[in-house]
Amino acid sequence: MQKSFNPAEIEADAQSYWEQHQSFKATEDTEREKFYCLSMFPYPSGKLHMGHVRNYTIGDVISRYQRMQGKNVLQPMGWDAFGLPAEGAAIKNKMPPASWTYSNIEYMKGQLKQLGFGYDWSRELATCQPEYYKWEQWLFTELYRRDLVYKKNSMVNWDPVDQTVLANEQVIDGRGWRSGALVERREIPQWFIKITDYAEELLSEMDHMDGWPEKVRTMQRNWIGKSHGVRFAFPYELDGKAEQLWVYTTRADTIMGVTFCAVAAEHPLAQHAAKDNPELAAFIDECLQGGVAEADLATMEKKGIPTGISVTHPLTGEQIPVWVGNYVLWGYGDGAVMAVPAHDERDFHFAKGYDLPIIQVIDIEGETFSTDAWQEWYADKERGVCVNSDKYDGLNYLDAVNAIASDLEAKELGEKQVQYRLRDWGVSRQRYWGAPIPMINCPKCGTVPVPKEDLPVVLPEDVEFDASGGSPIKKMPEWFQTTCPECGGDAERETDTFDTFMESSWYYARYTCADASDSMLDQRANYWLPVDHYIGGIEHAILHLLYARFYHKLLRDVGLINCNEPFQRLLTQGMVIADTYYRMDDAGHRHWFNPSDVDVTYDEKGRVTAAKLQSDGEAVEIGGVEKMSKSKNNGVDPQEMVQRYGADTVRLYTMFTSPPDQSLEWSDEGVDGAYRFLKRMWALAANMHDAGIEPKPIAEIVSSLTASQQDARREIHTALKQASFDYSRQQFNTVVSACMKIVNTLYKLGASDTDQALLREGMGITLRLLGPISPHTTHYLWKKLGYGDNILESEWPQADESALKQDTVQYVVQVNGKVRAKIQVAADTTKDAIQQAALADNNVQKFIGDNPIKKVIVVPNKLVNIVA
RNA sequence: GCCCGGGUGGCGGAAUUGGUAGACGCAGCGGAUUUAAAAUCCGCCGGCCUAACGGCCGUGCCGGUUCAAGUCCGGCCCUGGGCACCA
Repeated sequence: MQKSFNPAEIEADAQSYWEQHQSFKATEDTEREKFYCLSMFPYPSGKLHMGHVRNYTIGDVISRYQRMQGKNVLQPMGWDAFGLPAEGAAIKNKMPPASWTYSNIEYMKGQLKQLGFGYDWSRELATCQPEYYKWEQWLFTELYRRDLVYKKNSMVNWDPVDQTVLANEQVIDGRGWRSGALVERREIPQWFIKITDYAEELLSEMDHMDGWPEKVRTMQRNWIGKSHGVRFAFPYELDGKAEQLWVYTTRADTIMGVTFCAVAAEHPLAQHAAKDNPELAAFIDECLQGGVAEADLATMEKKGIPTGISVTHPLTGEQIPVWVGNYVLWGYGDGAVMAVPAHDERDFHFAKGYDLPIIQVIDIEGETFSTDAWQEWYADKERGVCVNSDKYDGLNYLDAVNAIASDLEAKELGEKQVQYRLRDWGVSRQRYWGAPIPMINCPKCGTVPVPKEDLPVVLPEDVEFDASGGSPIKKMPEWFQTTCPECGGDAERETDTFDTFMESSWYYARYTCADASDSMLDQRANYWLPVDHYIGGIEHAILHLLYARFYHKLLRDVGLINCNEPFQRLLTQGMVIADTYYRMDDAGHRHWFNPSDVDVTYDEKGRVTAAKLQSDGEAVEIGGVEKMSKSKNNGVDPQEMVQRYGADTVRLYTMFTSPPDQSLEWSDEGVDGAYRFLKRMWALAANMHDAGIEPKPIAEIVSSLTASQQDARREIHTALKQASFDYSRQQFNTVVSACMKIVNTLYKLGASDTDQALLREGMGITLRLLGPISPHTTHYLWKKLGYGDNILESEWPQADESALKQDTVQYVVQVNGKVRAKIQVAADTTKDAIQQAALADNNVQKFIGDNPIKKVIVVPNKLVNIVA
């Protein structure tokens, strides 16, 4: 057998073996326990990045592990092929988004194959294929019939120069990325799906979703944001007509402290007041500048202006001035709020800024209220009681809310209401590269959904982009002019396309029956679903995962599937990060250098002393560790790594360096270390092979092991036990370290028959433990060393409990919680005898001194703590 | 601004979930092999004090609970992710 480890050769061999034997083709088999393992599919951006490699390695490790546990595993792969970057590339490269996308897919598919991922490629799909998006178009029309879809006005970022809608990502510091013009908020009609109808189920179901990380569940709960409050009205008169200003509050107990109301710039009341108030009109215009992203809105300086209109407090009858505030969001609730500056931090600062009255209506015993500065306790609803509130004085939060709500209800000016922060899902995009929304606007019949037999509405792929970035189909009458399915008259198609989350919300289900041509899903979906294990980036914790859960319930309610949730278990992987290096130019701009072009030197303690650019030998600045990105030029190309070290090393490194849910710091030296381990294992195997010894089975020699051989075997089985446990909890870094420990132990064995038998046992264990992680090398060695034909079909190793037993046990002896001695006692020693032995130790006695012994704690097989 | 994470040696991380802090690896140092280098193998490797035995300190900071805290509780600091049109 070859002495040197040659990954390129054995990896190609293993891959063609899997291909020939169709090792990963999954077939429905009700006799076997199924396991559906899914990694989030990639956007075909051009080539794989390390984040993909990490994600897909985790998924492949889980798939192969489950398969070796005997499960019927499905692991598919596909392409999230619609999206904004393809349009940018189209303008830049003067090629249609479709051809750019398809060529990226082809290249990236080759990369995935080189990495040895065990996918069932027969189920591959790309979301830009009409056979795929046809079904979500159909579902949308179905939802329209079920009254789960509606159209309403909604805000977008408008670039006044390019005359186009911008994504939040395309708004940089309030300006359009291409034109540099100040962005405006503009309302346009858009399609929505009623996810809020499912808010309660989406929320309550999460209580049972034990397979999801608690942090993701918490994030989703907060996103849905269920709150109990009171919706009520301030009556007022406008032009002699009785009107009502409606607001929602979770703090009805503070209603007696309202000193003003604030409405959003878009609110009808504000619009009305601005008619003969140029200052207000100017302010409203100002409010409409800037993007729609919530982070921008929430960090803006809080500004306002009075409308000159007053409303009547529904309980006190007082006149309350109404302001327009830039911090009040139109589209949340009623776009208006009651302001209680004494007990709401935002209102407090606003009132201080504009010299509005602040009236304390909540008090906590022992605290002193003052209007000088905001104090956290002002908002404490748990401990506070009402003051300055007439008949409500002395009531606690709950009693006050109940009393106030029923008083408002009696006046027919309000009632208790449950509200959600969650908003309906806006699915319209004014872009080209997406699935057309299957709706037709007929001047006679209004909105008419495209009938099933006319689906799909195919997006034309051969198009040209102009520099403004506007959608080509909006300028293609030959495409959008059509006839009305109902009256047959002239009509126009909807030219907006779907949000790409529409495609990524159901692909997991389509994989189960990717070739179904008569329906969206067929019975196979009920065999494979739910996905047993879903793996993807933490950045998808809310939006994608919530939309997919919602979609799943829609699919269930139209009768296509019969389970409630799509993803049984979820693993959110951390980011891949790397060092950054830069030089500052005279203008103060940073120029970033790729880590592979920089040499780093260390002092004798191993600390970094300097970094120099290889090309000129001059120093560069060290910029810290950041997420791999183009802008910081700190990306490492997986392709290059696979060529240099082989896929197994790259996979091993990514699994070993961090636990899957934490960020992974790239280090070239660390990759060397992973490579070194595989070479070390290879060398050991080559020696075993060439020695040609056929040792006796371990069972025959286990009774004749020497003490040191017993120690070696215990180390091997302890590591095996730990690794099996770590597989079950998906901590793969310690699985790898267990393999390293075993190999280190095996290196210390000699040439005797018994040592060789141990070696054979240990190598067999290591190969199977490492099999899911570095599949090519282990596939080769398993066969070459004669363990079997196909490691994927082998039996998972079990730790031998008898090997773990020890004759003597080490106890740590503490005096007052500090370690003072270590004693060795026979395994069957009684508690009393252990205590005696601990007290007999000289150093222990020294620290007890003359103090009386108050207490002795003995933790079996661990420690003795003497309290003196 | 709001929501959710994370801070352990020079570095990545481990500590079987309250019981010996630093497994495994990287970097570094020393040795073997070599004419030499690479590769490989072996050893050392938190800080301070000590000739040694050993001692003191140490898991972002301050405080608490406990026989015992990296782990639990309260407060603070730093740092990463998400915020609905990036995917």
